[in-house]
Amino acid sequence: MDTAERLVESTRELLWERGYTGTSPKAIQQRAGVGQGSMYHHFAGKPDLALAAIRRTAEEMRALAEEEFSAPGTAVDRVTAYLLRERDVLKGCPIGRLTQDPDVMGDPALRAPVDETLAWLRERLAEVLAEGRERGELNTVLDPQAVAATVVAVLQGGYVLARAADSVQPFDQAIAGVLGLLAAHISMPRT
Amino acid sequence: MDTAERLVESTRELLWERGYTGTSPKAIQQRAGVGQGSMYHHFAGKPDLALAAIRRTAEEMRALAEEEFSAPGTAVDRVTAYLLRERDVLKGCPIGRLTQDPDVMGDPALRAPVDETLAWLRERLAEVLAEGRERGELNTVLDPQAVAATVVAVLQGGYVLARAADSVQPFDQAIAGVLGLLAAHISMPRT
DNA sequence: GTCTATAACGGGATAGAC
DNA sequence: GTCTATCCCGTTATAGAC
Repeated sequence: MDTAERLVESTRELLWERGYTGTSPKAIQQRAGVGQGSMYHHFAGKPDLALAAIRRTAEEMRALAEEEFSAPGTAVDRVTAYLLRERDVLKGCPIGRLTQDPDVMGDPALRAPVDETLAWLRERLAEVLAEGRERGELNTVLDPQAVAATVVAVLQGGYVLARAADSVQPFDQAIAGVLGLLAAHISMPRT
Repeated sequence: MDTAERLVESTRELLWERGYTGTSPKAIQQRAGVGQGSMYHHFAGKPDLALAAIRRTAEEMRALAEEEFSAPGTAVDRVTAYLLRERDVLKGCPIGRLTQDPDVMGDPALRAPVDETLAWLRERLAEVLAEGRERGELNTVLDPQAVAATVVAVLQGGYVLARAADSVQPFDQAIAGVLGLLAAHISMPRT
């Protein structure tokens, strides 16, 4: 892994652990094992590095989610698989957490990938749910967009509860709860 | 409002807007219109002031929530009223956001009120839902604790989505979604 | 490309005068 | 109780040597 690469990876980790405001260029350099001058040779500064890091994290997140969304199975199966996927719950969502950082949300360039990733997630989930509804797998009274927002919110909020409790339990309960609520709306698909 | 009071209020605002790491003693003093020495006379330092601020915010949050939980009406009515209560959505939850601050979560004293408040919220909601289940208002297949966690998570996650989008729409959708999912589980209470 | 100064600035707090 | 001065350190770079 070359220097620029190591810098981006260190930045990704630190943004996840400590957020943008809590992450200093010095900390990035130390974790990457890269000198001061070297960092400023490859990147214009902290915002530039953060942008590269956030973009990569966003891309990775979409790719991982799309794996579940485009898998075989019914719509509900795929949404369920996405909800039950293994996650680093206590670390939270590396994209969602940036939402709390005023310096990120105040910079249009840094904000864009955060906004787009979460919007894409909701859209994509809504598509999957709409597909399930068309196929008769899902109660037609449900609004796919609303349920999609709920699903993403349960995950994001589940992270918050888990971090507060320093336990995965409330996260798991929140997931179990929404799956339980969803169950009554599932029907056998017309084959 | 006296000096100590103004300091606490300013701290509460800044913690909400910028988080713990993003809030400096100087910023607190300026917003409160209080001098350096004055602040250190009334409080031992930043953590001490933050503790007072967080405790007050936590107390306020519980009091507001309890208003809805102990109101008249069915269990589902009260949970619905809580979910639909007017909120400063784009500012997010002043307690939930602290969850993302490693300096807060790393300090047991600062962390405690965050943990306790969110735990209390889930417990209290679970009690209301359990009551509704006993009265036959709610499908018995639902686990009150799980649904309670889901409800709190939808709110916390809804804030995240709203802040990312800089719009209340995804928040409102997430709430609408969970209410829609809940609807199928409601039955007429045995009177 | 990477290194070591250097620097302007803010964070977080202490000291002592008033 | 409040004010000003002072302090040390970390942040976020820039400059120029190697």
